[in-house]
Amino acid sequence: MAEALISKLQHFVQLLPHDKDVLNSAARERVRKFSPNEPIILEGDKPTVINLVLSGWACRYKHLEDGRRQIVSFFLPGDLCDHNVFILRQMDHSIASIGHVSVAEITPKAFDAIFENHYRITQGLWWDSLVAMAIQREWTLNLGQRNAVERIAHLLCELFIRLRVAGVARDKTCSFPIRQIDLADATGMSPVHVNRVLHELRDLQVISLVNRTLVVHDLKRLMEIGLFTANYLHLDRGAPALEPESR
Amino acid sequence: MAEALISKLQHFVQLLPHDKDVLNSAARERVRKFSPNEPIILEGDKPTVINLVLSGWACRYKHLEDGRRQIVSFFLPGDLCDHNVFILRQMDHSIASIGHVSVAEITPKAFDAIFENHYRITQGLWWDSLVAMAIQREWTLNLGQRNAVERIAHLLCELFIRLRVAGVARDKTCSFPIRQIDLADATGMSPVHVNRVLHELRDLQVISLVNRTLVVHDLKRLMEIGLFTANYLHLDRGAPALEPESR
DNA sequence: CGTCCCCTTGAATGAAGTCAATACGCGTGG
DNA sequence: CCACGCGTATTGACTTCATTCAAGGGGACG
Repeated sequence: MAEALISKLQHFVQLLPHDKDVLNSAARERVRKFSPNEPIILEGDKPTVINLVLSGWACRYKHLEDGRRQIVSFFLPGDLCDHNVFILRQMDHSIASIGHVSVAEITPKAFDAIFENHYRITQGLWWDSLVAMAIQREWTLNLGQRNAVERIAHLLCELFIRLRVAGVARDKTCSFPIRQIDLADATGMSPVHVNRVLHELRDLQVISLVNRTLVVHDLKRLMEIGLFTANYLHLDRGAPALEPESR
Repeated sequence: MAEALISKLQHFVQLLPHDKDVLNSAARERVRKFSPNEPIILEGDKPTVINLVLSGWACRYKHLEDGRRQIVSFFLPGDLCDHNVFILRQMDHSIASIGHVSVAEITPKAFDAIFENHYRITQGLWWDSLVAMAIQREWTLNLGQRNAVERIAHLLCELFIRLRVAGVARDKTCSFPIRQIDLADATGMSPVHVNRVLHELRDLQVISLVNRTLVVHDLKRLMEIGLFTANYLHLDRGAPALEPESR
């Protein structure tokens, strides 16, 4: 059930079998499945549960009155919404599925129980939320300072490494369910220009992206192009996710 | 001491006199003063204390290898760094003073004591950290979708309202210690273009900005120009900060 | 009172957006 | 099994918003 979350947390804390059971059973309680492009929660709604992505991708986004849309973050397998959102009266952004997604709804009460009784998980969740904030800051940097090629390259690096951390990328390959329009909305570029930049990266033999599958042929080069450094992901324990896998 | 923080928190929770005493004495423990443009903490440092801005402004920023700089957030009076940063081995960004700033250093231990014993403050601090994340998302939207004029207008709205919430803006006027270069680094624009946009807003009689002092002549208009809605600041209880003050 | 930033303004350049037309691919239904 | 149709990807030509370069003026602070 919660393998991706467990895989991710283990980059920071060592979980015992019992901890994993706790997470798995919390994730089994209430599971919802979504088709591509369905709303999961909308701006203005009252938040009541914490969503955990079990498989597939989702995104947070905000709209401007005139229709412009910005994706402000991606939810990959193992990603959680803020575990204390329900303090707020209403959502200031929306969340929608990208491909097919399955999401576990975790109640505030279940979370409280974890915080009370499971120290290692709690530590892991704190770490996770700090990393989420660091990612949001890095996106600010990305949009503010990097040019189009750098921006796309950086985003691809980040997503690829996060997928590895979640244990859902094999070797140089990962599932990549988002369309170019989504990349455009996430990087603040026009879809046309996203297309051109992707071709540029393909021509350089750094990546290939066909059939909803991303292959990173040369991660080192991609990181250079995107001026990517992984420090903000805080993968401190030896950071296995950063080295090209041995097999 | 901690008036600004108290003023801010009271927009979400009702604090009792005792709560205020607790915050004031925590803020009195260790106070550091900085001159303009001094580093408060640098990327790579090990975080050990939580900084609370008592007066003046500071900013978080990140550098790219080639020197480009992005300000990812501003710290106004009453703003706190993440109260659990010290989980992380090292900072992924730097913080520096803008004008003259005084900062209280609060120890993790002092924070733990507050979380243990002071429910209302704890609620307020949770709310504050959720708002900080919402602001970071809004900046992502700002950089990704808004054009130059909208971007500057939006940022000015946000800062002005946050200053009111902190109780340090009077009527239409506030101290505004940042230079145009900082605005440029925060909005991802060139300093030259920031200058032009500011003039545009001055010519429209919406703001004036002289002598490190910002006057917002027409907040409503500025909000329209910046496509600004304050929902992400989650000022739910009547939101006095949003109405032009009666006096 | 002098010096150093910072602000200001104009002109030339450039990166990315817009517009528009065509091609592809996938799922549906005949 | 193949034809149709919609949404997505692709490509080229033109436009625009913002950057860069450059030079001059002003204000704050020691």
